[in-house]
Amino acid sequence: MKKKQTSLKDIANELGVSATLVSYVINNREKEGRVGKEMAEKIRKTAKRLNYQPNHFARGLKNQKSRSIGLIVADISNPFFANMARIIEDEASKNNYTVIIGSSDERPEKMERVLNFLSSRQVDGFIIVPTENSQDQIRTLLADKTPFVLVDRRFDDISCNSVMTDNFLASYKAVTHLIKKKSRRMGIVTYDSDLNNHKDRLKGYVEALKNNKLRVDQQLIKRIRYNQNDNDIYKCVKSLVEDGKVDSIFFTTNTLTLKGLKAIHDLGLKISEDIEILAFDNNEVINFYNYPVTQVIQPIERICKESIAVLFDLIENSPGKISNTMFEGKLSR
Amino acid sequence: MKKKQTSLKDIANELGVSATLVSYVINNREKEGRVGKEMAEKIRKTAKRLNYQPNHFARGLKNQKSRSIGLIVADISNPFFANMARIIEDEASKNNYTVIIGSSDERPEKMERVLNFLSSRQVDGFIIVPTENSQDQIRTLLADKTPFVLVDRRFDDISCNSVMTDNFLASYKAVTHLIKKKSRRMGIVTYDSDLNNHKDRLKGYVEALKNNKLRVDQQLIKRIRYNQNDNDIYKCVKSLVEDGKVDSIFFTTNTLTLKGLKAIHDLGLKISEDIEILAFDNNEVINFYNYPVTQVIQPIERICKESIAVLFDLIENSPGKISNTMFEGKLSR
DNA sequence: ATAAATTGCTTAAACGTTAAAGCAAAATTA
DNA sequence: TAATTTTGCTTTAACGTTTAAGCAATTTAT
Repeated sequence: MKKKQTSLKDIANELGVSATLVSYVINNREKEGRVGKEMAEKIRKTAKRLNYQPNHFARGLKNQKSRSIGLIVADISNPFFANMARIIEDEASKNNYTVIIGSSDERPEKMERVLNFLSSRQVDGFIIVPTENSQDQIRTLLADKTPFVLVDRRFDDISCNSVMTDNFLASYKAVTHLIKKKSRRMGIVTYDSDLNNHKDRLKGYVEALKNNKLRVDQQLIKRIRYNQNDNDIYKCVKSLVEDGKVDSIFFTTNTLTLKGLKAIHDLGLKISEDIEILAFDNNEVINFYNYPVTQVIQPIERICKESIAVLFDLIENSPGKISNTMFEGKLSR
Repeated sequence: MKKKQTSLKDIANELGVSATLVSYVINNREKEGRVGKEMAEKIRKTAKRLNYQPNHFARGLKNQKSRSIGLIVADISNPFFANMARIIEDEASKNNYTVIIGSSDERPEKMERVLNFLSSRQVDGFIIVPTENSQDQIRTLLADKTPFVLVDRRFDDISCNSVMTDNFLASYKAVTHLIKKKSRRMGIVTYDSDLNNHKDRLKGYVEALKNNKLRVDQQLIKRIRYNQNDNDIYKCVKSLVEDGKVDSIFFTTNTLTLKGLKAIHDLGLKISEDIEILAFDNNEVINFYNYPVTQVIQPIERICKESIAVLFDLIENSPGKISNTMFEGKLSR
């Protein structure tokens, strides 16, 4: 049998006082409780001696607050999200909050399941990387007045708190940079998705070309479905290089980059000599070979810290103000 | 204001019955509660209509069970552990358990902090990847009769539940395999650590050499400290290749492999032609280039599922039996 | 026909915490 | 000196759930 932890009452009995008094001291509210100085001291000592730990359930029940938040990402085993999780967890822990993570697998039904599961655990709020087509779930949260913040992605037609990279700007700047360098004909490989982060990256590409008086050739815009097979990407790259005669390719996500680089390698092309590569996000393979790839680095830490700050503010002060924060991405070279 | 969720009492009032009755039905214990068939039906309907969700705090307070477990890993942003987390989370969720993750950063004090933090959240038990020198923390858990399972690593001098790969056997088999293939002189790069998984991998190497009548040359055993700089590994590899004249190198962890491959690449060596590589665990770089590397693949899924099964058994039945499970690793080629 | 068992429900208490209300005794004010 | 305020505490109730105990009314057994 696991031994029972000490309760307020245990301390109270030990000192022959009421539990209320102990409660005030434990919560550092002795002023409010008008607890005598000596008594406060005694209580503190006894609490330490008996190794008192507040009972989280009793507190939660009484206060209707769990001091825990739900984090919903696409897949926690994906390094990008694992990184986010780490930062958010550390930040939460500093504020004595606990994080419970769930993976949506980019499927709205799964996201809903996870939301419900975490709600049933009485989390105080959510940080959510929303999946495509999860507008309904988000609207439900809004209707229920559940505190939450979207990260990494948002929906143009839903007004709610969000924090992310300015994908349009990052993309625009990166593409412009490459054009300035030398690229005259750039292809892009992106996801066939309604998610605004993907759309903005594409928009940035298109605008940058236009503003630099380059023709936007629909042939050079390759859209890949999620869960495509790797061969699709190989075909895209091959077609861009051979038929499209591009001198550079922009891969708009980490996964696309990884598979794209593989295709380029398999096609026997030399990066920088034969072709320039622009990549959203960093990955291990780029680092490993010091590939001369221009990367857009997202400020993950800032994003996570800001989103958690917004969420805590929502939970603790519940102001009606909606904030949509966008941070600038950085170019790696 | 977030709207209040419906309680047992709400349902009870709606039907003009007592909360007790509703409780029995909600928990599918109508037999025990001797609830009439029709009433049970009515209650179920009303519960559904009002979208009743049990209050987790009240339950926890009453039952002294949170249906949540703590998972302590070295670093959740490390893909190996992120993978584990994903599997454990899915498995836990199936059983209506919640997982709270903490990173120890391979430091015993940090591990203790995380343990305390999670304990204060009333988790029912732990799955722990223990850091080096955390024996005291583990002994405290034992003394407190806290349910827990160690994964990936254990301490030879502490008797407690554990689940991991049979590191000795996996290492022994892999090294033997390479010897059988052609390797006559194998170097090993491992961590300078007391953790039994590392020690066992080294033991496996030594035993395999001995049993194949090869000399164990201390010069060929390179021990790296945690948080070494990458240059150390480069030096080790270089020394093995140039002074040691090895024809193969065994990297005993994922990280070592990654840095080792880089060194080999930088030294201009061709894997398989100039040197054979044996690696514990898989990594993205190996996959990317289809490097002809012999890998020991750990059965992560089995390990995670077993550890969670053992933990649940401990929590729900608390049998005195201690189990130390080891699964066989697989060779990739 | 009567005692015993079963059915269908209720009441009360408890889990550990917090918050409001209350109550003497001591200190301050007029 | 008497009225008022402050100090240092206690009591009570509540959060939502579960469990033991209890109590009629009905059914079954003898």
